[in-house]
Amino acid sequence: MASPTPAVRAEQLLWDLVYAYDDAYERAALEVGLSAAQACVLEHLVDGPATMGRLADEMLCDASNITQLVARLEARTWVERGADPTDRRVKRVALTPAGRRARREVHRRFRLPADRIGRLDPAQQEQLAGLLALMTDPDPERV
Amino acid sequence: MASPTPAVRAEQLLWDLVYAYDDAYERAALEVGLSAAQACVLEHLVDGPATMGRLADEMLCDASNITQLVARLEARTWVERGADPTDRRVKRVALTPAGRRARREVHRRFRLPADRIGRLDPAQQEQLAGLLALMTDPDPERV
DNA sequence: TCACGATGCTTGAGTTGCTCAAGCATCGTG
DNA sequence: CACGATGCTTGAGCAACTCAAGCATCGTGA
Repeated sequence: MASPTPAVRAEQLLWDLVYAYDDAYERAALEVGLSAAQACVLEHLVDGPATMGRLADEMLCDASNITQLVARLEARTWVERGADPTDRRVKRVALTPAGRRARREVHRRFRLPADRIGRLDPAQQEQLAGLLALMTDPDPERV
Repeated sequence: MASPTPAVRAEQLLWDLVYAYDDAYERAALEVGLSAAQACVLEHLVDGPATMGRLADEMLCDASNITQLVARLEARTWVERGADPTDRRVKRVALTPAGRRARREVHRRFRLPADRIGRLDPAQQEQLAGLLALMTDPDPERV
């Protein structure tokens, strides 16, 4: 077989990596008693409380989905729903200490990225970060 | 704030990329009328038929899940379930022409990897493929 | 000021993806 | 040829999701 171009090889390798990444994340969450989606919510709250709407935007899903996700998280005391002082329609969702611990624990068990990146030497890590920055940076869509 | 190490930056960028990747794949599939899981099944059949059990292994899920997934795909004539000539317990699942077209169409719409990799020049693509190869290559687990 | 559209969230109904436990048919082997 | 192992399906049940409707609150223009 002809050897594929670097671009095609990179595409295949990226697919494999994403596959492994998703699986590892789900496993890590599961070990802590969370679903991947729930862990993802905790992740989005780590830098401070957020409104339901903001979570829905960030997680690219319907607001009603967040309602249920947060309800389940709240039932397990990983998250608290509070009122917004300036707008009574808005709910502010915040991590509880237990939620913070759970999220930390998911991170601790989610070894895959650190492991994989750790296989590279510092110069290669620098290279990778540079390449990913070029790739991740979204094209300017606005005028 | 102190600037994070390359490893930490790479980890963050990788997270973002995986997030975008998953979302883009699901969207691409949805546009063709498939769920991500269904598209994934078609993907696994592209190099030829597979048994239900093999699909379950590759997709890291229970066999009964594959039963239902394949049933839905079959109902829409994207795959066919045939008998194995040498073992009557085994079902061989194969893409139909329509299934092959659908899978192709998902790929056509799933622009993200090619787009992102396409932002790199050939030398960078080569670099990326090399780094990903180092990362993806699983540690030898067998003796 | 107050009616009314917009905004933020929830509820209810319905689908899919998934798991586990059980069950059925077939296979291979002692 | 009996019996455990293998391959798949069925049924029950949950989580994650979407859409449509509904409720409360907000902000604004007449």
